[in-house]
Amino acid sequence: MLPDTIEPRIQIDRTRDKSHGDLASNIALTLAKVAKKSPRDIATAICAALPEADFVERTEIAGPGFINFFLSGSSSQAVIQRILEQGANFGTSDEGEGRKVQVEFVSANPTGPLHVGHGRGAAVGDSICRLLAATGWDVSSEFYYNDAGQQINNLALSVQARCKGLGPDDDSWPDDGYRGGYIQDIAAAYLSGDKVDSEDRHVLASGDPENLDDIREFAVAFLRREQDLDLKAFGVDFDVYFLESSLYESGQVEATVAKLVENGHAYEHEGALWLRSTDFGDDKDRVMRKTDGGYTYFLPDVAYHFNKWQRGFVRVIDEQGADHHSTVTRVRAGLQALHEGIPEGWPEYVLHQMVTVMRNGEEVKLSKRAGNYVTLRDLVDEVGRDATRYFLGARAANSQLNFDIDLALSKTNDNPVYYIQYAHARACSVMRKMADQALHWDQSFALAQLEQLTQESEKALLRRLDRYPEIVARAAASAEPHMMASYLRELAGDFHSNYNSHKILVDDEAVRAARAALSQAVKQVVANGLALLGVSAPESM
RNA sequence: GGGCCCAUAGCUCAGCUGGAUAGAGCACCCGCCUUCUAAGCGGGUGGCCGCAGGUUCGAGUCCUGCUGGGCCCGCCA
Repeated sequence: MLPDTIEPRIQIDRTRDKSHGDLASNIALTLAKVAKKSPRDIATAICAALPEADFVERTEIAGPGFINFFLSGSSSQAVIQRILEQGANFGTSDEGEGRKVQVEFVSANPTGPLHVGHGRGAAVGDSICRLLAATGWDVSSEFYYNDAGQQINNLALSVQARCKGLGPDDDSWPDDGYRGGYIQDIAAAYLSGDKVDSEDRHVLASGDPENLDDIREFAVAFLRREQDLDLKAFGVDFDVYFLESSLYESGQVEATVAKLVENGHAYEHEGALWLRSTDFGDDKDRVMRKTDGGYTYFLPDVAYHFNKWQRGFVRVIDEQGADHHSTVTRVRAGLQALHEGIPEGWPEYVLHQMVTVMRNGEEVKLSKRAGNYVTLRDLVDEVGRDATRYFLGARAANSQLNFDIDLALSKTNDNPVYYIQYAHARACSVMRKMADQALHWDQSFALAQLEQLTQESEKALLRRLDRYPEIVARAAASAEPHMMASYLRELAGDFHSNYNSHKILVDDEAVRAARAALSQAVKQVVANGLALLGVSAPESM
């Protein structure tokens, strides 16, 4: 029937519509042209030649020539046993084979409180870490910041001005000073000799308004602590805090320049040192060393990423705001110019677009503490950690995000966070009720009753549960945690729907056990999925 | 002017790597609590998937060109 020279690529996919069975193959359609037969004839021949299998109940030819496979009841019910046995590990895999991956995110400089954009980066970046860990990667999370540049100097000058009683509207206020109310807080703490502990530094204020170095050190520690507190309240922490200044102290910046010059990719022009980044796909060459002898930010960026490479990360993901997208080509070009065998697409970037915060249909722009932007703390304080994490993590990163405060605060089914958490709480509630009524619960007995799950809404739930490991794998591979949020919304929908149509605690012991087992499986998967998003799974609401 | 991202129901968004009649929530209309939490469920109204070409047996999905919106284009980070 077919020329024996061809080697067809056999493709079997999940179906989108349950009337098409569980799995479907388009093989007959792809072979139709070369076989010079109609797709339906080919499909018929293939079906006739298929061996019998326990897990396939029947096959069907449909539409233009799809072969649909209907799996047997027992094979689809088996997922419950896998879930209950594997528990919190259900859905994990060893895809990463223990390889080292680094995820860098937030990386805010210590010049002010974290804003909503940092929150989005934190939600997305942290979920990526959790997804990678769940798929067998050896994950290291990292926060990179500059504690020594001109911005930090401006910060110190601003705090000093506040120490001397000046305000942002005074004539002698520093030109590029920070005007937010938090500067006043730092000044007050500094003057009263406070001690500050952050994740990566500890400083006691001298209280001397004339000592700019002391002020600088204190202000950085103070703001680092603020950021740590905000991130902690958000459920996010880091394995490594990396200082830009360390790249200078260790000579890595100098070494990087020397390497680029040695490799012939640098040239002097008008008193500055340039990298010929156009050799590596950039649209123009970039200055590395300014005429004043200082380096542009881009050079430490290259040195920093080379440092990551030397630390042995086969995969690095940088999560940043999309306003930094121009660094992507630049950093990769610099790394290529080092001739160190770094792959062209290394590191990977996940760039998130802007966040707009909405209240009563209007954009919110101001914060009392920070001045001209909405802080992460404002949001977490108002709508809570779970809702904030969910909303900031539930959208594809490369789409702009509307954060609707009214929706996040809503405690109805409008709000997907509560909707999903409620599914978990309901499942817990059923088990509590079971105990209250002194009904017998025996997991192994229940697992032997699964053939009782014959309702359409139960089968839909089984199909949904079966997909979970695949969702974890794909979300991790593409670094797109929002896929998990969508999945959980759908799973919760299937659960609530089934819950309303079929009572779990019925008199029939076998049916009751089977339904309770299904409910327990849903509870487990909801908990696992929410954990990957950094959202809690409450036992009651 | 150049680069990156986006465009799907009135609104907010999914769409599983090219498959079969395009999905969900909100909003609007109609129903469901003496029964495991109504923070829930069922039904209905509502779409030239921005526009125009192209590739393919097949395109919301891939390619090209437009249009509209966001971000970025410094010897700032």
